[in-house]
Amino acid sequence: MDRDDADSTTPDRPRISDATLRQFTGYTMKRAFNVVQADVNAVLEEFGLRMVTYSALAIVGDNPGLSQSQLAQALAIERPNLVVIVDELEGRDLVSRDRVPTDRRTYALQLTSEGARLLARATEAVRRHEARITEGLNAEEEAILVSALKKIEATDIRRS
Amino acid sequence: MDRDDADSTTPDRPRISDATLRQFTGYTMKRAFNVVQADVNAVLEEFGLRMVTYSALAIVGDNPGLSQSQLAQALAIERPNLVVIVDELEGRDLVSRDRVPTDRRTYALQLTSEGARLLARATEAVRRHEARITEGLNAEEEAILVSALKKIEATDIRRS
DNA sequence: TACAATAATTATACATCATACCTATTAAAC
DNA sequence: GTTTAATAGGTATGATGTATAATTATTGTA
Repeated sequence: MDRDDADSTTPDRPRISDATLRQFTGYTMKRAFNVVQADVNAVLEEFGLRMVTYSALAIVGDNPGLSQSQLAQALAIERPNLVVIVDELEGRDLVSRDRVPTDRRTYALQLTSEGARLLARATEAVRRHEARITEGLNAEEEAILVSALKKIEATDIRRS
Repeated sequence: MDRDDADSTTPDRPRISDATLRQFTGYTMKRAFNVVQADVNAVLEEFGLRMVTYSALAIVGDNPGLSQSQLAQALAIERPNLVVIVDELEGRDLVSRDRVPTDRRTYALQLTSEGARLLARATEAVRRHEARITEGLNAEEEAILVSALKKIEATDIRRS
């Protein structure tokens, strides 16, 4: 994946073609998303966060008091795997597990004040990352990009 | 009769909001790509292929005689991990490792006739999958989608 | 000839992700 | 009211994906 400026020192390196795959929008989506993912992970690393943990903070922030099951569904990850994520966030005092009086099985998740502060800072950094990533797009292109992606997302057959 | 759909049987299930994340195009990319990936994997499973193994076949088909290192780079995976993939494809007689007389370190990869046949059939199936996924988009939307994704891909900072 | 670099490989460690199973609590059935 | 089913959270575990270090064979270079 390194571009070839075919400088004189390098031996002949015939460009590898991905023509067959490039006919597929899905392939281009994957290539583009790989770039986004690498960049956003680098950004979040400065806050000690990964994509999942940042997303978890954002969802909890938008839905204070939600249960772990609801959070798992929103993040599209399995319940057992969510436990360790919440463990981590709780251990760092970013999220609190509060008992619910009406149903003592469930926890109500909430951001701590430190969690809210970290989320705000990280969100600002992600916004700058987004601006970098989409700097080549004008407003109309980005609007169509987003709406097209949403239409693709809506073709999902699964979903209980 | 009553307000909205809140039908009497279901307990109150307040919709979970992902408003904070939805401000990011990258998040919508991930959600859309998850749908694409699930669908294409289901399609490829019928051929005993995964996304990597299908992509490997396609790249080898487009670049007969390329080396494993070149293939690894094209697929953006590490060399050691590619070995087992080629092992698998070679074991199924879809790809051949041919020795190169001018450089006895490298293998020249090629599709076998069976590999070419399977690639052609799988590609047809993936094409049908793509049609399903993008059926809600008109030609202009899809063109802008692809060009926007390519611009995002081109913002990649890495690449030696 | 000695030394560095490359291609393929092996071994390994780690993160991710899914499944099966368990406890407690609640809701439903009888 | 007791039994039964369903749900929330959790533990343990296995499969898979992915990255790194080190090894062998070969090639290129000082």
